[in-house]
Amino acid sequence: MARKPGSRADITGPRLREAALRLFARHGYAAVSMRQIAREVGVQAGALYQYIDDKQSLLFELMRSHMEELLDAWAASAPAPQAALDRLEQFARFHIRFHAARADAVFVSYMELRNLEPMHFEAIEALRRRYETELEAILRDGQAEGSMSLPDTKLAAMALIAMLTGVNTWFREGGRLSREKVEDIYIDMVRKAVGA
Amino acid sequence: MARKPGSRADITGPRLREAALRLFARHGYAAVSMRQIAREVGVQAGALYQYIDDKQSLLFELMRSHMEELLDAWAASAPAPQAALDRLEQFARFHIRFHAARADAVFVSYMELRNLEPMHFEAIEALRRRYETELEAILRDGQAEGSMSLPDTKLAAMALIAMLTGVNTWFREGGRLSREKVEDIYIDMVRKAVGA
DNA sequence: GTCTATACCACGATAGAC
DNA sequence: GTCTATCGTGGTATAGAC
Repeated sequence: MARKPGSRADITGPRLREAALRLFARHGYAAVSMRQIAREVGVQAGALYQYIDDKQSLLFELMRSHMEELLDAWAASAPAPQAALDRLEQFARFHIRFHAARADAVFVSYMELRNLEPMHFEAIEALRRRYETELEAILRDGQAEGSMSLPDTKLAAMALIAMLTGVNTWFREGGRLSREKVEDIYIDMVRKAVGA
Repeated sequence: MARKPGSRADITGPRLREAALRLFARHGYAAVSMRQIAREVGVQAGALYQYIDDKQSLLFELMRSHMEELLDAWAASAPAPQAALDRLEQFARFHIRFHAARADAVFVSYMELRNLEPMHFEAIEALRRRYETELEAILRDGQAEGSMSLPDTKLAAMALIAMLTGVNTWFREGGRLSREKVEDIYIDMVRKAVGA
């Protein structure tokens, strides 16, 4: 198992991103060194700078692509026009499912906000707000339809997202409950919480 | 404004803890250096080691004391035996209030879990579970009384705590809504979510 | 494209003077 | 109790050979 010289740009790039995401999630951005990442990838630290400008840009790119995948995925599963309560259920299922499948990216995108430079922070925040607005629109429609009863749609949107995202702190595939069952339980609480 | 030599053990200790908590919350444990903390306290880095064994113990002590204050404060506001729904409301108000008043400690105690050594991590986790169990007991009683209708009390406890703790990510004293108003809105959603 | 080697700096922690 | 000085380590990032 000697070292492997030569060109492998096509695989080193993705591997760098995967390793960085996993290590950042596990130990935190500030606690992970470029040398550690390089070791996981199987190259020397210096070689990483062929793929990134610096450590900060690496973090930002990981978070930005996560948020954009989230928005794209939600847009792709976009509900046909239908009752707000059905759209709410769709949103909740989508949220739990998408987030459960990317625990590392979710964790990093939430925990490392404070390690972003101001401009990068603003860019990520804008994407996060766009997602929040998607849920808020559903709640506002439900309110208008009369199918929901909410004291404050903005707070409700934040409260529900916090609740749904919380699943990630404890859910593990293969535990006491299947993901579908967890979804069912949360949807029951979500529907009740909005006064359905 | 020259430097101030001499003995000030009584104030340096608390100041160290305050500065560390604020800096850890703002930048993260791994990103904050002992020198930075010392600068805030107004002493040299070496002087800090009169008060702590090492950086890791400092983090652990901050988290441990936060969790114990949380449990003590809840025990002190312990409800007289009463209807589960009233106890739930009391818990929710207590939770929002206590957490809003200590945003830094809450943030650190949640975000820096991964930077604890295994034994320290286990100790903090045990305290966190004790708190969770307090809410779970209320929900179980509500279920038994018939005043609540929950598919899974354990999940419900985690979901509600995630929702309530989420207030901290956006709530700022002096914003659009007073803390009391926020409490009212959340309690409305909490009561509905448990099927009251 | 990746390597080795290294510049340069900051880290946590300690020793010993005051 | 705090200071200055320092040890040993490891950080990010770059230079230049292959």
